[in-house]
Amino acid sequence: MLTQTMITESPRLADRPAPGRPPGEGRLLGGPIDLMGACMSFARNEEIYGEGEPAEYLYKVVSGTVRTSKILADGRRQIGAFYQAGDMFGLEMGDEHTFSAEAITDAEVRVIKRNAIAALAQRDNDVARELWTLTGHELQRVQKHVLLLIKTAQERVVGFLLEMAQRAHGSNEVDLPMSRQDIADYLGLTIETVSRTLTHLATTAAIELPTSRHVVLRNRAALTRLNG
Amino acid sequence: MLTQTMITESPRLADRPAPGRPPGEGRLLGGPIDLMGACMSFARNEEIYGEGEPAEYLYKVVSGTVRTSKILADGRRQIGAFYQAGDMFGLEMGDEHTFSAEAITDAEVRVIKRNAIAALAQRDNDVARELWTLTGHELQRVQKHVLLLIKTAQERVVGFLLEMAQRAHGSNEVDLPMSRQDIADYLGLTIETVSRTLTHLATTAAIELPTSRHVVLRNRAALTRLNG
DNA sequence: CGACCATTTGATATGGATCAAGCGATGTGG
DNA sequence: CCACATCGCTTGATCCATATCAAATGGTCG
Repeated sequence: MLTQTMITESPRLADRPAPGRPPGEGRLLGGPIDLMGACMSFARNEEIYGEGEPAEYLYKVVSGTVRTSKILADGRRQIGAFYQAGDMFGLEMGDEHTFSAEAITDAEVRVIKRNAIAALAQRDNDVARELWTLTGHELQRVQKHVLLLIKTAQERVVGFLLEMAQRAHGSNEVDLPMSRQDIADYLGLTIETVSRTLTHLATTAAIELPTSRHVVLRNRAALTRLNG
Repeated sequence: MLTQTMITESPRLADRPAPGRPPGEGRLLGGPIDLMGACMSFARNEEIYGEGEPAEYLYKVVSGTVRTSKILADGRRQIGAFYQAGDMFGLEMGDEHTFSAEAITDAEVRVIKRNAIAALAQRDNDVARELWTLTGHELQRVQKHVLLLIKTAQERVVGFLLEMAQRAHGSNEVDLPMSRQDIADYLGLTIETVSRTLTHLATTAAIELPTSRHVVLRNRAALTRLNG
């Protein structure tokens, strides 16, 4: 129960050239919060914020994929979630980030000052409601994550694939922007187990693996069954 | 990865004599929501609401302990949380309960109509904020739960004990109102593993087990270390 | 082409599940 | 009030899923 990722890199940031004005604006319908903030770019593997840093901003993915993660005392890493275009992340109840966030691919992220939102929510019920809804969705997501973590390795991997497919508007063609290590740390498994399980699913024709980062779901019925 | 609790009993309820007026009122300081609702009593093992039922109420534990749980397709049970005096539960984003709730011990629960709160929150920012805060705390709780579930059996059990101790205002004397099966289903372990781990902790003098439902934390330092 | 990194594959070890008793409390009926 | 059934918990023996250790393969970038 050790090893997993022992951290590789993570370019320091936070102090960076001031963010410019919103380029890719208005993506994904949403409330007033969608109209706020500036857009920033992050390179693959760049840290967006670190665990324990003051949570000054709220973030929305414009393009690319972001992961949140936490390094445990003994070096194990747990991934909290993967965020893709349209997803918001970084909202905290306290004033510190309890996870860190890194760009998995090159990514554009809209960055919104927390106290700006707080001020707005004070006066505007819709904004307040939007924040609550966001928190509620996160809660549901994490609850599903708990249900994944009590299952067998195969069920976890299948659950993950179905989750990714669902996000890709239900398509059977799923792109995996994250590494096997990321998947493993999300599912509480080792990289080897993830790899073997995928290979096995391919062998049994439930999925196809044209490349290691691209999955085709071939037999939904079988996958749904394997999902437990 | 099967067995675990196959459900035992669960007296139907919902349709019950109309709840009376609040007897034990005003426990635990809180916002406006604390002043609302009627008090109901539930017997040990009685169901408070079922998975999939319309979420018409919000609940607050006055006395006793409540668990929320979910039965998976194959019969496995996952416990979402244990709630004790002062804790609120049953708040849902959708309009159905995603878990069921049962009284672990005889319990008194304050029951507040959801649409009453919703109406209030519409006008009163403090109420709205209180709902958001509640959701946020649940989120933090579930996130901690995820971190528990990726650990070893011993770490999970120790983490659970420390969590229970913390709730008992940090005392070293911890009462466990729930069965070994409940603990196992909360931690994603079997009853045997929970039992063995507790025995082992007692053997190594980290804890004492005067009775199976009462634990004394003897060596916090050791426990904290074992917590990972 | 060669170095590096991600992924796969293979061999072995092990933590926790499973199967199976045993034991101590609690409660019930005789 | 005691005998017995029941229930929750513990303990023991064995098995198996997944981790661990190790190496080969393949893809990418200089």
